[in-house]
Amino acid sequence: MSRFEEKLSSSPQRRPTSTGYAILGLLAIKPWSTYELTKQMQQFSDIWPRAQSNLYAEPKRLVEAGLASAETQATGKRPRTLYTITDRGREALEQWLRAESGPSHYESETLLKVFFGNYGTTAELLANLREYRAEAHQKRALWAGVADAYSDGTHAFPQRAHINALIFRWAFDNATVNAQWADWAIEQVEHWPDTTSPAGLEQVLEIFRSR
Amino acid sequence: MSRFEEKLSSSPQRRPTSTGYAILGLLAIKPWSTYELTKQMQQFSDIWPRAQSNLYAEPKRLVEAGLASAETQATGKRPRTLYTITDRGREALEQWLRAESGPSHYESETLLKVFFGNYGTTAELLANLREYRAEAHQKRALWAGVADAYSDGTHAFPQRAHINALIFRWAFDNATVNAQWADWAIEQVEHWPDTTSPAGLEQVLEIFRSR
DNA sequence: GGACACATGTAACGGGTTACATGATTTC
DNA sequence: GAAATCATGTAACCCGTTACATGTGTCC
Repeated sequence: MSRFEEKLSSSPQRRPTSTGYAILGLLAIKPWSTYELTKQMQQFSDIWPRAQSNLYAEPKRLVEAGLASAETQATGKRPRTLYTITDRGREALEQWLRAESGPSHYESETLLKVFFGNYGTTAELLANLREYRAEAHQKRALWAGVADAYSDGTHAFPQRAHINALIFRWAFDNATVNAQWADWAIEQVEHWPDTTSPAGLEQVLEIFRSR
Repeated sequence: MSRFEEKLSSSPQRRPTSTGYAILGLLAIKPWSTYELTKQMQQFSDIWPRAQSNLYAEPKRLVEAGLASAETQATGKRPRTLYTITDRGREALEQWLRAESGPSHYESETLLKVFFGNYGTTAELLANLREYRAEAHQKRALWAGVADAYSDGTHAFPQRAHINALIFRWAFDNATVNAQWADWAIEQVEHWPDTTSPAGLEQVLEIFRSR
């Protein structure tokens, strides 16, 4: 394709991002409005978190790529856009499942502060560890709610129970170890005289050995 | 400050990002060249991962904010920049440790594919779970190496042993549960007739109940 | 002296963020 | 009928990414 044609073409035909495929996956369940999509994305915000506003741009790209179609409706004088997956969209989704994945990422400003905790007081370090523990407990509670919904049959997607059970197990176990780790770390730091030296070198080496 | 002065001022005086503070934390240990900084960032890439190229822009912003100073040196005809933390930089770092943190984030394209695994075959789902397991094992091996370095006294930062032990414990435990989870999930899926239905509803509910 | 890894950067682009805006619906 | 909440979107900005470029030691 010549440079000239490239300029004229309205679709640069870029492959969707993982966020695009995430939305495509939701559309494979049923058609949604953008607002509903933002709600549904929260279902798996622990493994693919995205800001709400980004989810208005992404479906438009899917439509441009022919993987979804948009239908403009109206509630009063307010317009809304309902998105539906196309056949090509389903194909693309299935192909994506077979493709190589990018690496997983974790990032935590709180843990970063723990890593540089030696530049502050033990009180500050403990505060950060407690914050981390609180975060973990919140996640646990959230997923316990999901488990309850499935247990008493009130979850919106019973046909996805087996899949969601896998993800639930992952999220809940992770939150649990993080909470336990924070408890352990707090216990450790409480025995430190200050942040630049441990209670004892031997104990530290023991940590590295036990695994 | 008036709009006029803002325009004239060369420094829009934006607060550093967390990445900026991460670099500031490294500079608190000792001065580094940018290339060395990119190497050191790998130390905590599990809790704050950033691409190498971004780490060339960030120190410049620190200098502009007066938190670090830059010294241009030369190796042959190649220039290199050595960064040093300033007193104001140390203050900023300590203040950051006391400040509120943003939420932690995890994202995994592989787990996202597991979440939408019902749109593919069990073979594909298993492949993704194995990929996830492999990632976890790799992390475990990597951190085991760090632990070994501390055990035999060859680690570059012995004075940070107690802090690094905390982070090690976190990373290693997380990698371990993720590997165990993947084993468990593979075992589960191997008993499924297909990806749209589990081996038995009762077993699925049991997963949600056990916690 | 060619190959190859190490060291040091720049350019361009876009996905994702925060912030803002405002129409509908429910609550009391 | 005021307030709060739900629903639907736009605008602007920038951090982080991928891709590229090139100098410098080292190995054989």
